[in-house]
Amino acid sequence: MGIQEIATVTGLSKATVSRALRGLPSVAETTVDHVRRVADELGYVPSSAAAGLATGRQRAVGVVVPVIDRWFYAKAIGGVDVELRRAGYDLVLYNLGGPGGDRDRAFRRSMLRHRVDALVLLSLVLDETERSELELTRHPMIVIGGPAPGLRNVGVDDVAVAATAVGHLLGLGHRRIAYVGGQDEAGMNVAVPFRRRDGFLDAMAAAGLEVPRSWLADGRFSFAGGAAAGAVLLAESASERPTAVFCASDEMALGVLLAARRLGLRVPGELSVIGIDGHEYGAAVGLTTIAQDPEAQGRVAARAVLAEVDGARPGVVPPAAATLVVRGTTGVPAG
Amino acid sequence: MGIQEIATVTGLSKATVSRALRGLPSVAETTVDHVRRVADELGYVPSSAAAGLATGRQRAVGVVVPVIDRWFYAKAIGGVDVELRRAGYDLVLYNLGGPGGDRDRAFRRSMLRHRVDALVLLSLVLDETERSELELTRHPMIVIGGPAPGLRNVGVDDVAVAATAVGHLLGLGHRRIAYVGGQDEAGMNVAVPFRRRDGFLDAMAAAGLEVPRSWLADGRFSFAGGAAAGAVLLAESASERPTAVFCASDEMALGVLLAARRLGLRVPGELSVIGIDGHEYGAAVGLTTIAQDPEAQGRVAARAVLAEVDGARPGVVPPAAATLVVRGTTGVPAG
DNA sequence: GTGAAAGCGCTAACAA
DNA sequence: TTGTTAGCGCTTTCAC
Repeated sequence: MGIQEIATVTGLSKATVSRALRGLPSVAETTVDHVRRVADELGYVPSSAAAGLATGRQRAVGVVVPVIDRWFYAKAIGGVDVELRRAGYDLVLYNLGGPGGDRDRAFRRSMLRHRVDALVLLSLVLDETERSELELTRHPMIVIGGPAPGLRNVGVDDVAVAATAVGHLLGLGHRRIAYVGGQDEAGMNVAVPFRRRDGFLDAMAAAGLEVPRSWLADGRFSFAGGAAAGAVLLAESASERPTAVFCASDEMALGVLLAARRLGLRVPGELSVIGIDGHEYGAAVGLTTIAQDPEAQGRVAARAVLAEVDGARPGVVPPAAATLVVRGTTGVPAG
Repeated sequence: MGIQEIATVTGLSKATVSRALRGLPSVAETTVDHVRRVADELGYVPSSAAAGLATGRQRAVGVVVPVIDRWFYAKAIGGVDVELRRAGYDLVLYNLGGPGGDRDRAFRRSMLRHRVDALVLLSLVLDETERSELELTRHPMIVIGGPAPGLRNVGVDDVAVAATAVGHLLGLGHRRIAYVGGQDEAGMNVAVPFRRRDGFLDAMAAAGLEVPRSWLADGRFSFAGGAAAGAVLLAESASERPTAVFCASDEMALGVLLAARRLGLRVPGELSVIGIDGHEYGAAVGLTTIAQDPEAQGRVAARAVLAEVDGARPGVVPPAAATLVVRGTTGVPAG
């Protein structure tokens, strides 16, 4: 049940069958029809391995993620997938498995096996060894979310996003603004949290506002972490605590909201909260946020590497969109 | 930069190099060392296509999901991935892309391309055509979550899970219990919601309790859907509304909780809520639930197909664990 | 518009 | 322990 069988049944040569099956020009229409029909009848299933060997193209791209079970990554993978499917490419997933997974082996063993024609890296920072090993394969590469030295990057401008958030809060009259961010031990690009925090600090400084160290809280980029950070941040008396909290992710913002509720704080009366992401849950609870579209970012990244695989020069990728979505959790500070 | 180069450099034959590289026995240790070193120096990268062609084994398994950005699927993929990586297999992801994605093409074009040695299907029901096309490839297959005719299945016993939940509520003294379930249009196995609902109904009937039709609400298996269903369910007066709600997923339970809060209902005083899953968010808000472990299910599924690929007979897979986790959202009904 | 033949990079008998 | 020899199933010149 290879191309050969079809050839013998139709009385054609393997070459012609191959051409017909791939829809190449310069094959008689009748021939194409015939070949297709016979292929169907025989239940022909092409072998990507053979095609890959012959052409050097695997028609597959690798997507490398720190972990999968995170809103951003899952959405981005979905976006990449859409474009790959459209182009007839398969998606092979390389999950680094968080801090626990032994990255090294994953890298060497699989990613370098010529199984894919290109790589999309999600929020990854590679060390020197990893970088050079990957470069070795000469594959087109791009990273989503967070700049990586020497690689093309698609993602929002984190500094600008932070500035937008602060601007919104400032505009409402807030002056006492705290930040919840921190490192995501699950492996998010370390640059992202820093850039958001710096963007926050810069914007505050530009407004002549000082931020006490204790107002730079660590929410570990998770719901539970946000709740914990919020509990600490909001424990003090009304005059001592912030009137607004800017969270570097919606999940943390949701956590802060939970903490506020537990403390009986009215939102947005006594506390305003703004996040980043555009998480579905945020919409449901009315969370104000700077929404980004990881799926779109995934699509853009996929198109970029696909183009490169097809020989295009690695064009410049513009920053991804991020839009302020004002909902119910931000308002004018009380008093 | 293939096996050939290494052969010429070392003065050995391709065969020996191949053996050495794969760590086969009956190769002199010195030879192995030499080959390995030269391979490293040359920056040798094996070609999975060539190996696959020669052996007929791709060292990859496909994972088919309705959508990726769902708690259960993401976790399960992670579990599958762990085992695959351990076995040196790659994971190729087939995302059906929900109701929008054109399933047909996805199926025929990719999954059948001999790119993988086995398939793990997540919560999928296949129609006849799909089934027969897949069978055609003679690949080991298994489905996670929800029974599928003619295929091995790993997952919790949904009927038993529902009975456990109802039992918990009954034990607390509840008699007026509503159910939030419904179809997940994103493509969850249609059987799962039905089995949970039937399990609920059966358990209620066994306790001599009747459930009004309006207390079988549709939460679309999402947070927002749960909130909407909850809003309707809880809108009536205290004597008319249920004292407890059993949700077929934690996400919906979270939504119901939100609805309850918006209506000012005390939990668990005026309303008890129990879910299914063991979602992280549930833990943070203190949601009582029947926890399952999709990652473990993924691991089990992966091991099962891997064993089959290695020639083992398709053994029986026992039902996955599901454990009642009592937290703060369920309690004795007021009054 | 179609065919013949070489070869992609590796593995697997079978010898030696 | 190592080498020789065929392929695996497809694509791709180069002829016809």
